[in-house]
Amino acid sequence: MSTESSTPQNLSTIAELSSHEGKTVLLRGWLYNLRSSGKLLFPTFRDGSGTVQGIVPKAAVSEQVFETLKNLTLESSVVVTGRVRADARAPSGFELDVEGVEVTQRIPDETPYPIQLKEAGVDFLMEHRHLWLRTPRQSAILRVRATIMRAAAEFFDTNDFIRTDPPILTPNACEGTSELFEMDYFDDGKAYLTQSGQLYIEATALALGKVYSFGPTFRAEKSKTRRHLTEFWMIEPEACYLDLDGLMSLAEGFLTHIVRRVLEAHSKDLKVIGKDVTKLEEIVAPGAFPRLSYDDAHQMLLDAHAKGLIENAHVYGDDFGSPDETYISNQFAKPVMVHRYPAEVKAFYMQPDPGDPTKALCVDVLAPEGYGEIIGGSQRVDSYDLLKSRIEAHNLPMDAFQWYLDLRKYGSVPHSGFGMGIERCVAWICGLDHVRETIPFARTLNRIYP
RNA sequence: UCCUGAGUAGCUCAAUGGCAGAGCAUUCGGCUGUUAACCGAAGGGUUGUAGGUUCGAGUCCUACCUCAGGAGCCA
Repeated sequence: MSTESSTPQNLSTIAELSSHEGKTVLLRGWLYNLRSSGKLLFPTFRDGSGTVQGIVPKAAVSEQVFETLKNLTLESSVVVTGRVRADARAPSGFELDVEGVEVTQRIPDETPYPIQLKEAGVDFLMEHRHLWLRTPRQSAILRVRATIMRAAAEFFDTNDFIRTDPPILTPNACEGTSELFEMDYFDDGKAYLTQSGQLYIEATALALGKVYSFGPTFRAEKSKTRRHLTEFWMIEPEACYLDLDGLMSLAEGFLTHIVRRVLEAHSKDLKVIGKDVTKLEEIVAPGAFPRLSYDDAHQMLLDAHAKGLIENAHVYGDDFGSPDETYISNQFAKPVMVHRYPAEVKAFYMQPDPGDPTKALCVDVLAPEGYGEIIGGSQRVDSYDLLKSRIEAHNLPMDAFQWYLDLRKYGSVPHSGFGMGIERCVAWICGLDHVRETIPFARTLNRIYP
């Protein structure tokens, strides 16, 4: 094995090959697949940016190069030189006439690469996630994820939100609902991994005006579905003097920006992933996201039940179940914003609707195509007395919330914020069956290896 | 926590209660345009674990383990 400190002049990535047509380039990659036809080899190389097929006629190269490639094992690392040639037979439009090859590491015959190109089961792939990442589809998903994360941060950065990341180790539950991961914290008793940075960014919002946080969050819920991870990334904006309508407009602009950025940069990746791009183009097409009150959504579900389209009749006052959310979102091409849920089924910190105090000024954004809730947000209670009585009513430890109450004691203002789970957003935009493919190493109920 | 389903070769899966099989992968051989190439050959098994029924269990019964999908809860 050798390393090169200087960058060779003709170094290229596979993604950039089209700009080097007719020239000899140097690729650093891995052997992705190898086919042969007697004295003609077809090695396919990958380098993280894409794949390209090499052509190796026995008569055109040295015997050493031909024999090396003929006996090379899959996923061995190689440095290849070759001439870029346009060819209509190639899926990408280009092929590489191989001239030379240097094997960085040859995988021994006795220990072949465990993942084959053919189908494999979920259990096997997740056990080999560290290698599964090398497949074109998984690489494409991670590239789209990176763009979504960049676009999400960029949206708030360019709209004058200050990034203020909250602590990951917290002394108590923020909402008192979800199960938390617990750990010992020296002699101070227990600490918990954060399930949301919301309460903390309310504090930084009152310091800086408009803020956001972006980081990992943890939920020890025993949820075992295609939408749940125990560790996931959340981006949360919080802004002073922002009301519920303003919050919904913010969420709409935010999602539109993300989808636009993905469409700009990833048509090739989306094709590899198998996502129907026209569905995304509808998101950025002119027209507002539909806004649906809880009451209207309830009526929609009753109508659907009457027509036999959903199994269970929705009970007024209850939260929506997963099948309910799927039905609602399927009625629209764009994400739908359901607002003003009954206060009783929502968190203690949500501001009551002045027009109907039994309702909370909150919004859930449901992604299209049945991907469910990707954003949850609300206007926050800004009255000290009301917040205190809510904490009492929810049987939450008053001591732990003293600092949070201080935010209402000293210069309280109306303010709102939401949180978006990055993995659900990636799953929706890429059209994936499960969020486990949206993050390099998914943490789920039954799996913490590798 | 509850409901449902699945565990057989390295991987994906077959096998009416009656000889343990195929494709891919691996190894060897063939092929100058293959696109998860193709053709020929070889090696490869404690059928998740423990018990039970039976002349006979991969198959039926019981318990347990593991994984998956869903419900609830959530982003």
